[in-house]
Amino acid sequence: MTRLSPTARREEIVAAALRVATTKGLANTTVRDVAAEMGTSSGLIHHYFASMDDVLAAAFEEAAGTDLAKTKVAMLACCDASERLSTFFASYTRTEEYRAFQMWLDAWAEASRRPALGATSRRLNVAWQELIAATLIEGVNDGVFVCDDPAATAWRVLSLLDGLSLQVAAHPGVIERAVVLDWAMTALEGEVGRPMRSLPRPSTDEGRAVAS
Amino acid sequence: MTRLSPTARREEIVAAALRVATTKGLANTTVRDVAAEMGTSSGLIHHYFASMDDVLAAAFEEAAGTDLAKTKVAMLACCDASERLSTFFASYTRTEEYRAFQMWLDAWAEASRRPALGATSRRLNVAWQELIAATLIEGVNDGVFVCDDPAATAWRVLSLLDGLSLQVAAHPGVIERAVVLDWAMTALEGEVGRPMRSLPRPSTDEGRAVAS
DNA sequence: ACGTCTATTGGACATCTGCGCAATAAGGGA
DNA sequence: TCCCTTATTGCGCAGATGTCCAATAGACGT
Repeated sequence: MTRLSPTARREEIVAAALRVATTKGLANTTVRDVAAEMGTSSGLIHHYFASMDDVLAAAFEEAAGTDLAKTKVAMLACCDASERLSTFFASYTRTEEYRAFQMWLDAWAEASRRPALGATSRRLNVAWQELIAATLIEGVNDGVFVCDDPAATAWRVLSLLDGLSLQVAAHPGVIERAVVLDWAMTALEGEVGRPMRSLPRPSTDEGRAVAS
Repeated sequence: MTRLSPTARREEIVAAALRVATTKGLANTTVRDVAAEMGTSSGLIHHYFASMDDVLAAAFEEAAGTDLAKTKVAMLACCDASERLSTFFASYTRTEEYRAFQMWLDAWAEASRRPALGATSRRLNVAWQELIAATLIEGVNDGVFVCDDPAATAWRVLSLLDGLSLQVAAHPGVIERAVVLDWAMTALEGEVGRPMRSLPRPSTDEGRAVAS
């Protein structure tokens, strides 16, 4: 293979690992899979990463971190906290997200067995919660939300979304994908003292726009 | 090893697999682990189970099914729907549950890779949801709850509990174990039209009583 | 043109995995 | 007591896995 600069090669390894993990799941991604995906030798991966744990952690960081950044950008385009949260829900319940959600399932399950992946999973999960909490506080300051404990509400909202998405990803057909967004927003309305169905329900297409 | 009857040996295999899975996690439990735990040969396991997938599914069924049965018994001892739900929450957030929760994480992650385990996980998850839904309907009929869609509320309550418990199990310290019960009950109060903190908060000891 | 640095190779190594199978032995019925 | 069923053994097989390492080759400065 053509000799690349360390930074370029590192990025390529992470990208390849992510591509494999998206298909086979994080837990099933092996050194040889990643090497084959790049068309290089397997020894090369260990020249850049001390262990497979580190590779998976970097790949997961790339996936979940990029999603988080995209969601933040989409939320910034909104004019108030209500719309921002609607946009958040929309991007979280996108069709492609459910395909990528297997990665979160693997990360949570492997967290106790792979230290680096566990640390990354923890950090990103907290980052998602903080994004919700910040938006809730903003809404309270603007007078559109009523919320005693934004941090707690943020954890509840995120955990509800995770719990529902988990069913969609792990047990297809048990919960219809389409209702997750509606159910989660209904719960949020109860949390922030808004009447039922008062928050704008984004269409699926709005969600797709975030993905590109 | 002493020759056992097929049913007795089958049960022993499941029990041994469960013991190993509790320690190492479902995803990390191997044929040889189970054989070593019983003090027998590995070939014996395949004499009773066609594949490791079936062993893990049976072990998981034993674990989650027993928990479900115990919880049902504890709920039956209560005199109304409010107390029943409080008892449900208490048994779900017991200290030992968090140790056993790794098994659910593994089951969800492995569901797409191991058909038998996936089917079992799905069936038990639905059973837990139905237990909540039935109690909600009972509460509505008794006039203590207001709930438009008990099935949807049940999925929300269960998913919230799963999402929060997941954080406790996968990312220790991110959420304090003690607040999960309180947060989940607060959310439930919003769902069923009860004023905040009106549902009885069970003590941790009540939860422990369910375990024995 | 030469030498040095290091990206890259390709395979060795030890270990683990699920599964299958021929041989063994235990136990119950006749 | 003998025999037949079958529970149990113990190892083999084929493949996978993470990690390591000596050898190779490509790029860059002098």
